[in-house]
Amino acid sequence: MYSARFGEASISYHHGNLRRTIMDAAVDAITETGTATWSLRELARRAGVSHAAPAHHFGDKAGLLTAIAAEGYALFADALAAAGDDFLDVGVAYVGFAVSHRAYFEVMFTPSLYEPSDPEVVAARDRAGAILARGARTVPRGGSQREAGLAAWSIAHGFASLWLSGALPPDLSPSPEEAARPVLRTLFST
Amino acid sequence: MYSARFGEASISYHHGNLRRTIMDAAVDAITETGTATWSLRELARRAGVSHAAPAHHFGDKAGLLTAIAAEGYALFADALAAAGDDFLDVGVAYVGFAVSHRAYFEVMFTPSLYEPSDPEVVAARDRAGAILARGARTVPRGGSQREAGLAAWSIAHGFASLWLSGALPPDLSPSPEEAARPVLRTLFST
DNA sequence: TGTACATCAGTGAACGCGCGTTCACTGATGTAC
DNA sequence: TGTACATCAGTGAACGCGCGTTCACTGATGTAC
Repeated sequence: MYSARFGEASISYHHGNLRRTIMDAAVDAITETGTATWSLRELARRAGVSHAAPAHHFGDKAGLLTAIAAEGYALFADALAAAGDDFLDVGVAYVGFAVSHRAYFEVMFTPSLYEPSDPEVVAARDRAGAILARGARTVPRGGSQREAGLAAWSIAHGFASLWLSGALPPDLSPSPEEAARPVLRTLFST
Repeated sequence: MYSARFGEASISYHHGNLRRTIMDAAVDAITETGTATWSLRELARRAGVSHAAPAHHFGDKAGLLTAIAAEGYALFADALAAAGDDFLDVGVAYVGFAVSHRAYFEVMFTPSLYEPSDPEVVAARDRAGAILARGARTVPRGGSQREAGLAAWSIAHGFASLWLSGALPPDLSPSPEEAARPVLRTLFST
């Protein structure tokens, strides 16, 4: 935006990037107070546009949350892929993503909020699932590969969820990744 | 209630058991549509009382959810205690409780919904935590006892959360307990 | 056993508020010629 | 380079609705005497 480039308040009638701005406002609102306690009108207020503007891009709340879920799964798959092939690293990245992107994470795993069969959501979610399954191959197993994969997923997801809900003891490492690593390592306790 | 004993609709001015009835209506509503999509007025409608009645007992939504969390943790502790001392059984009971009492479970682990420092909540939660920690002593450990305990908690909580969110593959056993057991057993894969 | 009274659970009308949705509009942008 | 026109993103007033809260009230119950 020309005006933005000079640090002025935007005076353009057309925002130019409203879709992105609304999504960011939604993520901020969800991070602050959860998935339920905001309205489209509040997001419009945060974004500095008229209250009817968000509907232009997303239709309704479910449409907006579907876009957030799709973007969240894509970011999630990127984060897991960047961690490598070893489950310890992938699991730590799983926890790290959940904590650093808690709004995306909470939306992603609350499919009643959005349209989980949306093609973009399905594609990104499948990509993340494949990376996770690949990492789980490094977990030693008593039973089947599938059970080892579910165990790896469960322990990473469980640690992340407990961390986000504030249920874990307060004297753990303040870094969720550091705190998670020795816990995840228990799966390898041969 | 005299009238209820004869199967008639209650015609008493005083309900007699409204606190219990409102809590049950809230649990039903949460089970059906989640923790956010209902109002006190809707619960009053479900319970067949005037819309101002719930406030008499709970003050507001947070007060009602605090009562639900406290009751939920008490039921949870009972369920874990009944499972015995072995982590496999306690973990399976953990998953079973989450699925059969999903409304309670979701409220309990979303402390932003209620008053987590409420004395009744704290007492019941501590009781559940102690039973879980006792069960975790049977988990073989490479690292510390504490890490083994967190791993046990994480894997049970993660499996339960993934089951509730519908994220797990559809061809698992339809019984969450049966599906969970071999996954939890991975922690023992020496 | 009967009467009077205090208590309090539940009622229902009223209020102001923020919500989603609709719709005729405004004005910026891109394209055809 | 200039003009005309189509497109469409965003506006803002208006609507009806369900919400939480308040408050004077009703009527059932329990207790004192």
